[in-house]
Amino acid sequence: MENKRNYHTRQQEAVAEYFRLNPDVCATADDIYLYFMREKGKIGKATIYRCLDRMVENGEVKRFLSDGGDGAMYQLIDPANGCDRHFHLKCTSCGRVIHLDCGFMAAFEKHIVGHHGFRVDNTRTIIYGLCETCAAAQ
Amino acid sequence: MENKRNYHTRQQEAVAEYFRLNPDVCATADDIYLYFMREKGKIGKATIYRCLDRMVENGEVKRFLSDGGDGAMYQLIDPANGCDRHFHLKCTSCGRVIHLDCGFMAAFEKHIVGHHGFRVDNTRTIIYGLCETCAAAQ
DNA sequence: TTGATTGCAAACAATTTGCAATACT
DNA sequence: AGTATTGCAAATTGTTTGCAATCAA
Repeated sequence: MENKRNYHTRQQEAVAEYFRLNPDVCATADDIYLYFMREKGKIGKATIYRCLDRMVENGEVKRFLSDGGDGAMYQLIDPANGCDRHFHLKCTSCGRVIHLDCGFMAAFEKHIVGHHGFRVDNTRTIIYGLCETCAAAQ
Repeated sequence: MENKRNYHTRQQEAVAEYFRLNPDVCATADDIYLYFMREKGKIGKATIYRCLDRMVENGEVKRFLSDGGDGAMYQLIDPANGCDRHFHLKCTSCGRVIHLDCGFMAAFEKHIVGHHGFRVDNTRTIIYGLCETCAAAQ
């Protein structure tokens, strides 16, 4: 079924590169646009959006919406790093993302599915709060 | 300080009423707009947004961004119901929200702050996944 | 009367879309 | 050659803002 060939382009490669270089960062389409303009030359914004759509569809990148309302954020789903399995904590103050790979989480998910019949999707879920540093700074 | 009087209007009352009638629903500004038009007559959209802003500011309502990108969602923070304390699970298929008031969650938060130094903010956090019904239907 | 709130229309910002030009294989 | 991808500009969509009219106190 669905057999659409996949052409390899300069633009796509650059977007992939951006994520490779910034595996922990939540980037906006604009961040990537600016990266391209700075390092690689000109690009159309629509192209960025289309690349990102493709990557989200392929499960390479996760798309979510920031609290701020400044638009969507994209982040690499690094399977080598277990990003498809673990939770992400995001600090609402400094924006840092913590990858939560921890046995307790498995218990957490098991509890939720067992007691509440709810199957957590951790590729979509982001837990907001304050990281240690920012909490201390307050 | 800050002593801005608060006038009571037909429009504000209707928005509050909407939330009172739908304490569990995540509504868009447009949902509320349509509710008003249907039940109460005409209203400007800007007014809806301004009412909602006010309520968010007062901590009566929570604002968050849906996955779909269809815009912001608003939901009553019902203190009588502990919505300021417990987690919310949202089904990505049917949109239903489950209020998770459960001892395990306290343990969860304690674990995260203890082992990962992260202070969870459950007024902002929404856990996505599939509810029992939708999971069964697949 | 005083100041907050409304409604409209215009302004905005992020994203999407149509389509002809271009690049990949 | 044949088709996916790009770039531009125009169109959409959700939200915000300026301002005069209106309404609550």
